Parts: sequence; C-alpha cells; structure tokens
Amino acid sequence: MISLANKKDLKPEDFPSEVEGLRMTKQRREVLAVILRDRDHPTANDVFFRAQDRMPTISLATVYNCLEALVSHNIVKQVNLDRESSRYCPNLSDHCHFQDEKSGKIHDVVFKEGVKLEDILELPKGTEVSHLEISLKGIFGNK
Amino acid sequence: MISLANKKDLKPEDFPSEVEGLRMTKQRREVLAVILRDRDHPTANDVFFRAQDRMPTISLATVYNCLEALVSHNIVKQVNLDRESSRYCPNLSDHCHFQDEKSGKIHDVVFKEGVKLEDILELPKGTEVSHLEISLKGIFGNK
DNA sequence: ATTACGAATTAGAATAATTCCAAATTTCGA
DNA sequence: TCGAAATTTGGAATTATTCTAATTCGTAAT
Repeated sequence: MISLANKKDLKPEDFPSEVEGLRMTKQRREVLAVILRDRDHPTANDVFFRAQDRMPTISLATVYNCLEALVSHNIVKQVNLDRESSRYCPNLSDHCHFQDEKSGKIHDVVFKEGVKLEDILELPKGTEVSHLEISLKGIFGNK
Repeated sequence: MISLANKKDLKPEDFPSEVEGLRMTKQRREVLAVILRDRDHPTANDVFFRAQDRMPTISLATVYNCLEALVSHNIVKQVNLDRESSRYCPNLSDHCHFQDEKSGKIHDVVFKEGVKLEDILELPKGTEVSHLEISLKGIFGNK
C-alpha cells in the first residue's frame, strides 16, 4: 500500500479516495488522521473525542465502524492489553507493546534483528501462525 | 509453593488450608479444583457451571472473587486473548497461548530451551519486565 | 441535473463480561 | 463462646462494544 505509516502530517483531506481497497469516507479519513497524528495508542473513545474537534457531528458508533474497517483492511492495528479497551496503532510492522507501569504509556518494541518465531517457540510441525500478539508490562527503560 | 501444577486428581478437600498465603475456603477449593482438573482454559462462566456440579449454591460473583484471589496469589494464571472473556490456567511456568482457529482450543506453548526475552527484544537499558503475555492464533500443528 | 441504489452514518437500544454493593454468613482469634 | 474480620451471595451497576433501524451520502446511469 501507499505507506501511511510515516505520514504523520497528512491531513485527512489528503488521503487518497481508496486505501487497501477501502473507500475513504470523510469519517474514516478523520479517524485515520487522528491515529496517524498522535501515535499514542488511543482507545476508541479517545479517537472519538479527538475526532470531534474537526468533525463535531461524528458519532461513537461511526468511530467504532471506522476502526473496524481500518483494522480489517490492515490500515491500522488493534492492540489489546489485558482486558482494557482496545487501542489502535498505525505501526504496521511487527512489534510488541510495552506498557509502562508508572506512566501508563504504551511503547512499541521491536524484535532484535533476525529473530524469528520458529526459533524461539516450541511449535509442533505444521503450525501456521496467522496472528501474534506480545505484550509486556513493567518499568520501561530510562527514557 | 506446594506445586499444585501437576495435581490433576487432587480433590478440593485435599487442599491445604492455606496456599501461597491465601486461605482456602470451600469455594476457593472448588474453583481451583475445577481449573486443575480440566486444564482447558475455562472462562469464569465455564468455571461457574462446572463448580455447580459439586456446589450448587456457589454464585457467579463468588467465582469471580475466587478467581481474582487465586490469580493475585499466583496460584493460577489469567489469560487474555483479544477481547474475549478471561480464561484461567493452572500452568504457572512461563508459556504462551496458541488458539487454534479450527477447533477454538487453546494450547500452551513453551519457549525453546534457553531463550530469554532480552535476547529477542530490543528493550532499552533499565527495563524491568514484570508481566509478559504472548498469544498466537492460527493452525496448530498436526496433533 | 435527477434518480436510484448500495454503502455509510447516526442515535439509541441491547448485550455481555465484569465489578460493585450491602446484607447475610462463616471463620478465626481472643 | 463472642466479636471482628473476611467471605459469600444476589442483584444492581458499569463499561466497552455491538446491534438495529432510520436517515443520509456517494456514485453511476439515465
């Protein structure tokens, strides 16, 4: 796809009319723009409030609809930590999520160069992994 | 602790009166016995129904209370896959969960000998991991 | 332009898992 | 045995999410 992953400053109206086969409506553009702008793993509710700044009439149901559309078209990732509300992440590359217990902030964490799943997990022959989620909690570095 | 992990056939009344500093009440014994017996990652509701066989008066609220007590005393693990109901697992050793997309069954998966997190993840210096959850989905082997 | 049709949006109701609450019961230590 | 503290209980409350049905939008053909 046209990599949206880095397009931090893209304005909603700059999105092409279709992304990954998904028609980009006004609302979907706005929801996507919010997620690309802040990159702090917002919940649906967070997205709803932020989207309202530029689009006061958008509804929460629409935000949920848009998120589901974006996720199912692999435009954003849905992140689930414990049983908290789902969060949304524009980083499409393989990565994990680390929730800092002090700040509550969620950090993306990547695998070290060359690490592959089959190398680290005892998986029976013939296993096909379609989906992987790794989440960590603790104190995140000194940053 | 007295390793309960392997005590598949332990009857509720056989549990010591205290485990990991947690007083073992009748209800907690029963809930724990259910989890140790079936080992199929039941939800709170599953546990509730199974516990009712031997203890028809137990309430769902109590099952939730017992589960929370058992989890916080590290007697069982709480497993969260996506946004589904939490599930409960008596396997206390480090492991991941693989949900087979055909059967829905959840399999425990272990790390290969000697694999350590720091070896595979790009974590900033000073990071302390207190909690880790890895979950996979796909087709699980040929078993 | 106008129309027609499928897709998207909307508000609000419904659902489901979990937590909360306040009262009743049980357990434990003095 | 008595009283305090912990636990259990049923039901109400909460919260995130999904569903529903009505309206609106967008597009493509007339």
